[in-house]
Amino acid sequence: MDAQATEAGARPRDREATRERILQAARTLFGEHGYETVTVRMIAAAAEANVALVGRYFGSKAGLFDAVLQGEPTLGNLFEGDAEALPRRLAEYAAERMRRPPDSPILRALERSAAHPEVRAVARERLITAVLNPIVEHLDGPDALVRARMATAVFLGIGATRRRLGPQEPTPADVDRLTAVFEACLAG
Amino acid sequence: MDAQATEAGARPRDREATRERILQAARTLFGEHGYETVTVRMIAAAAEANVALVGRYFGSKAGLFDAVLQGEPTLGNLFEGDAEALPRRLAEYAAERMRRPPDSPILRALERSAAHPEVRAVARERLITAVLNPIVEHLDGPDALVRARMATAVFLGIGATRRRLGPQEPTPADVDRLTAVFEACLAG
DNA sequence: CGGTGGAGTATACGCCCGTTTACTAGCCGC
DNA sequence: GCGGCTAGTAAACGGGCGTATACTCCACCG
Repeated sequence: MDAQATEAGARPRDREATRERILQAARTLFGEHGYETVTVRMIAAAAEANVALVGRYFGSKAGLFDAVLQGEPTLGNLFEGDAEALPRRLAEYAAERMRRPPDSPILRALERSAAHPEVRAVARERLITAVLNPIVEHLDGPDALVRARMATAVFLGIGATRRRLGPQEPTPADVDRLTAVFEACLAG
Repeated sequence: MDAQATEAGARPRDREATRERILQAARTLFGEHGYETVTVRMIAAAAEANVALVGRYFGSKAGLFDAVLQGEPTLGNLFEGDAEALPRRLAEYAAERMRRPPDSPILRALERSAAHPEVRAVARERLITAVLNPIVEHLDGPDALVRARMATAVFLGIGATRRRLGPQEPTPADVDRLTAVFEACLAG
């Protein structure tokens, strides 16, 4: 039932490696299924580690979730470059999100969020600092926040739709449409 | 803590009324907090009814959720009228969704969805029949489904953003922007 | 080679979930 | 007035959860 012990022996007792396996398993599972649905026993099983180690290394389930979120803080270089081409960069990124879930556990967590209040607070904070604020900084005008919020909504909606209706291969025309969408969102 | 028993006596034994109280409480709570977070004990308490009655009248928690979804099947007259003005009607509806949660528990459930697979299936079905398909029917062109899907994504995203960042009073300029967004989504 | 510290384990605890069962009590026809 | 149907109740059941504790066993050091 375990695929790791096939190497004709037990795994070496490596605290850091075990911790990393747990973290990685949590990253995947939390991102795919959300906070509440995933149990620490699932994570431990996926990481081929003991349940108690989750508590030992991360304090609690929420602590583990937090550690996952800490893992990959930025959205990449999406916001580098000139503001002119920002809508198209956003559109290309969003098109990629239509096609498949993001690698980043943060974005997945943000897309899915969770009903647990504590986790919601964390996800909210991340959404603001990692998505909304970077967009705002590229905008002028008094209602920059509202416009950035609308663009953020499109991001969230793309993820929500993919999760509910399955992935969708975007065509070049879709990227054009999405570019127009983001331009409409961000237009002063 | 109860406002009904103040009338110096017990409530009359009215099966239909009790059933309706439970249904109404479930409507509110499911819509506000999602499927998993809400417990049948919460619902029973809100309905001032016994927990066992939930099981008796609706079979199970999932059955109750299903009954809630059955309650309000349509999205209203959003899709009536000429296709020309559809983007603006969608925009006005979406603007309303920025401002406050929908009255319809269905849309709230669709916005929030749930991690439980059975509920997800129901929500997915509803999203398709109540939102996606009506939009598709108003579109021409080979990739009508993709375009409708994008508009659906905007809807979901608006709700997700409001839930995470709080309500936002839309300005007339926002409605214009949203109209442009939906036009961009639906453009052939 | 004996012992010691820490990685990993097995298991139990307390809690709350959805659900079920055995019961109580009010309304109806007779 | 009084059974009998039934709305409503109380309490428990089994299970899964997150967490805590006591333990085993291996590697390394003297």
